[in-house]
Amino acid sequence: MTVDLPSLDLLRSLSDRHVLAAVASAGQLTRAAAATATGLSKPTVSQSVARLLEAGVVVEGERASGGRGRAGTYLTVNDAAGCALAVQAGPEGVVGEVVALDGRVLATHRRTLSSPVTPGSLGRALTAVCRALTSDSPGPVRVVTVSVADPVDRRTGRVVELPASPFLVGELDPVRLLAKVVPVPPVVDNDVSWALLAEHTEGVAVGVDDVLQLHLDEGMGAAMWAGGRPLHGARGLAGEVAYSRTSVPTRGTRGTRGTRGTRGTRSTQATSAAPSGTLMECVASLGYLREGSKAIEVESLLEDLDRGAGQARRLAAAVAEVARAHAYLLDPELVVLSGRWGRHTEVVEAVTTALADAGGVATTVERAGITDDAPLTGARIHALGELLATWSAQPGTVST
Amino acid sequence: MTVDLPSLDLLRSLSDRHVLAAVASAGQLTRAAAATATGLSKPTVSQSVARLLEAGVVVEGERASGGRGRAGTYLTVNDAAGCALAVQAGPEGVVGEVVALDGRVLATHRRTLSSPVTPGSLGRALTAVCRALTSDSPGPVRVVTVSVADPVDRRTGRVVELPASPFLVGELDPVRLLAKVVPVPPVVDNDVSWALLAEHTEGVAVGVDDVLQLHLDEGMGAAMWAGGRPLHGARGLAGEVAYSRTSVPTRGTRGTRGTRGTRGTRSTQATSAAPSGTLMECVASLGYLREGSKAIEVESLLEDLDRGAGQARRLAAAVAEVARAHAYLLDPELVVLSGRWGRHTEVVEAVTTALADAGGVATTVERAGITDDAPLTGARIHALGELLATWSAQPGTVST
DNA sequence: TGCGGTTCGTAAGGACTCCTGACTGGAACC
DNA sequence: GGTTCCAGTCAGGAGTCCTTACGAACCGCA
Repeated sequence: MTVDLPSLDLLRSLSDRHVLAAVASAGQLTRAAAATATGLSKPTVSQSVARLLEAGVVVEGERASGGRGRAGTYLTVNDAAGCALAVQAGPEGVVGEVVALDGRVLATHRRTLSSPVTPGSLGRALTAVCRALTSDSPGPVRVVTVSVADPVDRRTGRVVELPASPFLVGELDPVRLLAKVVPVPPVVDNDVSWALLAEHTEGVAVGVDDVLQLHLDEGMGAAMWAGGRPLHGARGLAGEVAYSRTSVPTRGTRGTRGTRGTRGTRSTQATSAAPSGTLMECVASLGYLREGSKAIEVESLLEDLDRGAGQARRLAAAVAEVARAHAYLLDPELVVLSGRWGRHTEVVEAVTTALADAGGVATTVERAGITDDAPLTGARIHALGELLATWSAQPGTVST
Repeated sequence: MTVDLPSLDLLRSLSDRHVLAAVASAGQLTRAAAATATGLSKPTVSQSVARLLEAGVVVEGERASGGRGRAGTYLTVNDAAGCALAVQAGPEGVVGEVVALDGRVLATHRRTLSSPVTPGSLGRALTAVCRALTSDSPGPVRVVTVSVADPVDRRTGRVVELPASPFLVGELDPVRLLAKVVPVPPVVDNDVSWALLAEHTEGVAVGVDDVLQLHLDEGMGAAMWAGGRPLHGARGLAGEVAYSRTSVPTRGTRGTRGTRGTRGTRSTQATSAAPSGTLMECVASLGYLREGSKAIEVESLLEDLDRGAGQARRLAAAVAEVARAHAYLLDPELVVLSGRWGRHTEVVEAVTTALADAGGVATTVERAGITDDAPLTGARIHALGELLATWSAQPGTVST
């Protein structure tokens, strides 16, 4: 474990970081208000502001008005000092934003894609969006975050081809693609990871340190927070739930309609050839996989869920079993369900029921709170944090 | 997220923490050596040492010798300033240690238990050991850590009764039991969690940030590290793997291939009522559960594993499936196998094979490196860290 | 217009910390 | 005995944060 080395630089950078964060989060702030917001004294804040002005990170704006006494001068972040890009790439297209230090979205660009989506077409849309965003940025681009609807190796930023990846048929390498478009290597991650970050920051998971989110849409994925931090895994590939086992019969629907706990007495010889039982195989044998693809037919699944069809209910039960096993493993305080069919009442109820009897340990189940572009929101939040960190260089650390 | 508020107190406490940690980890150290070890200047270290001497945390010892120039005076931690207790409670008995600030074990006490172990007998042994340790401690007891071979709610320190807990039949509440024995509330956690801490500190998982450890003994449990930190879950109950599903047939060996064990018929009605498919039920129906208990018959299982019996191989396959699903979920860099039968070659190979084809993503599988009282070792390590932290009161923090 | 009350921002001084460089004291070596 | 080397301290300098205090600016009201 590494700890900060005590030094005066440490104090100074800590002060600057506090003040900059206060200005950024408030949008505009006077020195006096920054002092009360940070807990530092006014003179200290003034000194810090002088340094930040010198560095060009903040600028003095208009005078405050409306107050009772002397009007202070507002400080705002300087967009020309640097911006961040947040980009979301999915099967429906690419969306991206230019984000200022205080979180304002300065520009948005979008490219829709016609099916079938190929790594080539997606890559072209990605670079086009990033190029457009860069030219719209009022300052240098200092941080780039990219959300991709596939497993991503965070260390390399490359999309990893796993058996159950639904979206991309081939390889996509955003880091290489964007190497000549943006001046910094992008941070690439899975869309569910970003979505959970958004939920944790401004959704249903605010303040909850241990969360499991299940995203059920064309693909199935999960994201986790543990101990107040995102759980990425060694390679950033954490969250694959498609391989989790389920006991719900994957073949043969005879007689087992009873939705209470008595099902499954005849499950042994299901799908004799393949070693059956993973959630992905369950989806496949229930007939919800798109022809010749690894993507789920969401529309017909939603219809069946609405109708209460047996096949759909069985899938919901399978999901609930997986959620239960993972909840036992991870002990989350909250399970968030997202995605078009993950948010369906049938699924939510099945999961809620499955988690209710966990030995007196209460786990809350909620629908995702952010429905519009949650991955983009998460990418923006992360980009903003990184952008702030850009200006406060870490002082030296030593390992103990 | 909270960050330190810049202040001079922060610097001072940081210096003191560094110096104390250097002295503690070296055993004995001169001021000059501490200066080079911490990266601080000699005068700063001298000031810090003066404060630590004043506080009584360290004492001056003998003079150094053998060098060429003037001999420095050794600083050592002061055992009379405070110690920690690390205690391990398991089915075989209770072991505990008095730990000094530098990690020396000053005393050990032990109570063996005769079966059947009841919460009462275990509680009595626990209090007896802690009382003996306290009276042997040269200074006040400032930290107590307890390892229990059952699911533990870290917030309350109470053993939680989950369906698959093998060891204790009733309730055990170490915090309440020890309230009048030791002057601080103990930190209670699962034995597997402590064992993984030990593996991460001085075992096979040193320097590995993302680890999954499966402990397979009389009970089955898991522990995880994610992002360089232990993953406890919201209540500290993370690690329950007994409920994970497996596709290995849990009853009736008809049609399944391979060598047939002698015992497969003993499962009978245990599984017919309950919904089948969890790992625990798999163990039960394969006949490895002790009569009228939730504990696994390790001896006969080990025999069968040695013989390569079909039942035992199936159990190994089931474990491997569970490991595979959880590895997909968590993306660990390393999977550690511990426990008497978890370390068996048959199990290790099954898990290794199951994790080998994970889509080109390599996950290492290793046997646990610490075999002797790994939970006690982990509890000692944690106690030591907490003991060090006792003397460096946190300066104020603010939330951003 | 004049005045008081309020608030902003800065200045001055004090306390404190860390660092560099010089200095003292002691032990071993030639 | 002189030299060499090292541990530890002293003194001065630079820098940070804080408290106290003060001028400047603004509003409301007579």
